[in-house]
Amino acid sequence: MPRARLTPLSVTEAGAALIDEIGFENLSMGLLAERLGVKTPALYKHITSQADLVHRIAVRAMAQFADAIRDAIQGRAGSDALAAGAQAMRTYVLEHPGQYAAADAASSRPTGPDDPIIPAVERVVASWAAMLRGYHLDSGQEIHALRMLRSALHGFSTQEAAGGFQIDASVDDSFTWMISFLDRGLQNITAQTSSSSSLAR
Amino acid sequence: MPRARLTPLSVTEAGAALIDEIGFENLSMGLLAERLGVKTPALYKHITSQADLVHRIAVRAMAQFADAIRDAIQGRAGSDALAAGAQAMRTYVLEHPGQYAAADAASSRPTGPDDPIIPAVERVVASWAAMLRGYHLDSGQEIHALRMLRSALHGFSTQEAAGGFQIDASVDDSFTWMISFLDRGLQNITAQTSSSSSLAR
DNA sequence: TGCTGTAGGTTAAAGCCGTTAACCATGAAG
DNA sequence: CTTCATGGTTAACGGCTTTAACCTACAGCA
Repeated sequence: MPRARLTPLSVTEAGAALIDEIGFENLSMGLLAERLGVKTPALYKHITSQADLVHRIAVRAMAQFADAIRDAIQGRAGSDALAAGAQAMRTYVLEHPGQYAAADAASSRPTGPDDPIIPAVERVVASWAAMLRGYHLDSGQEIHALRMLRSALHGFSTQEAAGGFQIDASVDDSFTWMISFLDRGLQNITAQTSSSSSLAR
Repeated sequence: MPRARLTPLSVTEAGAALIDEIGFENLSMGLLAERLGVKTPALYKHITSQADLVHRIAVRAMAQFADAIRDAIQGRAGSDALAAGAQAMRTYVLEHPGQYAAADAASSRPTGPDDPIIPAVERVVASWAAMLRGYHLDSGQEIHALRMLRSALHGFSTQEAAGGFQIDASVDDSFTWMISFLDRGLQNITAQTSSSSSLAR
């Protein structure tokens, strides 16, 4: 009987593919084992537990998510960077709902100070921060704008992925409308601040 | 041995309290039974399954959530209504994270066309729509604004409840900043539309 | 080439779920 | 006082994660 030649990585990758297909909460060791042509206990030669598996999926997902956003923002600035980054996030969540759910859950409860998800999350935040720098907000408002952006994009993407937008109006239109709304607002902050500071001189 | 005098309602209420304490995904029949001073199978005399229990919790939660938002918006208009409604939502999610998660999950997948969660969701949407009417958006933009609002508030509240805002900047400040950002943006849309329409005359 | 040790599979089994069946006690109605 | 349905109980089943015990493929070395 030939061997399956599994590795921690191949198990994680298969798990990632599976979790997107069947949903975060439906992932089971039995299904994954079956998918890999192996009996359930074989998985424990490569991962220590289901929690470990989900965490590995989450770390890998957050890293790829960070890459996607960095790549989208790369070479763009201002409104273009916002639109591209936002669209990249939305696309990632829609294409990888299970992985995103895993990454999201893991990111708020790291396993420790050396959890590899932490640098991955920081890369995401750094990309958003770099994008926001194009709007020249003053330092006190940066954090607020960042949190608003994450909230709006996370909220929109997850609700869309969950089928939460049921009225028959184009979800694409709503998304681009939201992005341009946020863009206009961010530009106005800049305008107000710079005009009021020039008045103060 | 005296009886526990359970009812579907009392079981649902105890489940609602428990789900907020231990989290949506950690709810178990055994824990709930223990909390009620009863053996697990006794619960099945009042509810048909765990899925049924969660659904009852979700329906009740969505109804209370709808009440909270209606009451907050009641008697206010424009920016005041937005701020009050948004704060009511945030408070509800923070105080009832498990119930909100249940309600959110159930709302996107109703059990059928007569699922009682549907009117409850509609009441929430109606409240937001009534609030937005104060900004006099034209009908095409209403849906987009509504979706944006739900996204931003849902995203912010759930991330805060999950402990997702870890940088030490006041989350309260970020929330009020976001609300006033949204308020300003909504007012500007009105201003632009009415000025351009008056120009068109 | 043949031997051997270990990595990577297997089967068996324990423990915790949700759920159902069979049974029994409470306490309200006649 | 008797009855009997309601609302509890214990027992048991199947599915899940996980561990233990076992076995076999196959890489490295004589």
